Amino acid sequence: MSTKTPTTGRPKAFDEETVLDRATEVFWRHGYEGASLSALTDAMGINRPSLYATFGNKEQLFQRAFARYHQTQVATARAALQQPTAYAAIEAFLRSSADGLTDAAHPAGCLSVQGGLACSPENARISEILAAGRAATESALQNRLSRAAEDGDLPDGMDVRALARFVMALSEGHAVHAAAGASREDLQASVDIALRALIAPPGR
Amino acid sequence: MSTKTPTTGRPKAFDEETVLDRATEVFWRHGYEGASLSALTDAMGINRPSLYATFGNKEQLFQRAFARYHQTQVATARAALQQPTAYAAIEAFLRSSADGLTDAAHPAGCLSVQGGLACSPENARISEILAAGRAATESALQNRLSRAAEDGDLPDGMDVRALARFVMALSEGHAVHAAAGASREDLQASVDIALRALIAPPGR
DNA sequence: CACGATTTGTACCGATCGGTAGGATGGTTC
DNA sequence: GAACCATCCTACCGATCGGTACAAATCGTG
Repeated sequence: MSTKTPTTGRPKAFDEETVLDRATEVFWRHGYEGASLSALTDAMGINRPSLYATFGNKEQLFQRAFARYHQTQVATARAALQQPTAYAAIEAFLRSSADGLTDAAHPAGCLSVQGGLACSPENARISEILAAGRAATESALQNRLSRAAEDGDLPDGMDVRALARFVMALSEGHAVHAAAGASREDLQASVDIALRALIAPPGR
Repeated sequence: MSTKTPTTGRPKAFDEETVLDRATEVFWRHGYEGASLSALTDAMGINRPSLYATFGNKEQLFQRAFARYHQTQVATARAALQQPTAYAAIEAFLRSSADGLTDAAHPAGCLSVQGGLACSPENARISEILAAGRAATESALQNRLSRAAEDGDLPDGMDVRALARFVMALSEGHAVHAAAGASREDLQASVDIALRALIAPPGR
């Protein structure tokens, strides 16, 4: 991590965040283990020693990429939670997720899911990092819903923990579908179905 | 693929399906690329040339493993579609999925998802094979729901294609959660929420 | 028992993996 | 311009990847 820019010496020939975005795309498309250092350096436009001097190693590069992914992609979905009602928050969360998962400006799907759900034993930390990121989003969602429950903004007896998990699971399932080529309209139609769960009468 | 057992020569010292199940577990736990041949042969209890003589190569071994996974695991979820009503079919599908995803007899999660959502370019076929398997399940689900729609067994105006995608997406999202350690009860509580979508009145 | 057929184990193949040493390069400062 | 210094690039490291050659071992059959 280069925290301070030196005043002397040869300056870097690349912008750190630019090449980090390129690396993020490679991880996003091919997963952690599927992204070889050669593929990474090719996409980033820098050579191997520059990568190591700037980012440390492959795992640290991935952590930087994942952090940036959170700041840019996941943050927009989380911003949806600021909607005034629980219904609007969930709808905005799911709809902006579906949009992001199928945005042509990025690879399809979600780095948090396809980055490395399953890894070789020596890369088990990658799966944990991704799972922690997803758990953080689910936690934010659950907090928002708890507040809604206190305000009487949810159907009576609704289990907010289960609801948060349901919304996250659906969003992650949509990521799986998006990675396989599902269209934005397909995902939004699935969201339409999910939202029915919020206005159903309780009980069977 | 050894289609016929030879009448002469040294007999195999292992049962083909037994070692295939062991291989399936390794793929299931670590994904296609995360499962090294050494890890596979260790778990299978056979050595490398035996693996190649019996299964061809790593990709063909995976295809066999995935086919067997479908026959055993996915088939039980698909059997749920035989329930008499659409509601019962969906509930049984989601509940048996949730049970299977958290069955302690197997690795947590779903081979169709963690086998290789994202791969290196030379293994892109693996992702396609997995996606095709998931699509086949979704197609079966959609067929069942179309039949239900004709029978008036679904809320009026329900989009069966979207509903099938919704159910599949939720199930795959549950697979992501299960892989990260979610409990069976957590997944079933999420199913409870999802089922509300089937009894909600139409419109907003 | 000897033969042919098949599987087994060891030991190896080239290619690629993530990671690095060390000299050439280009910029800043005095 | 000269000293300094961080970055860039080529070329390489040991380890592991998926895959295989070859010979010893083990069976059914004559």
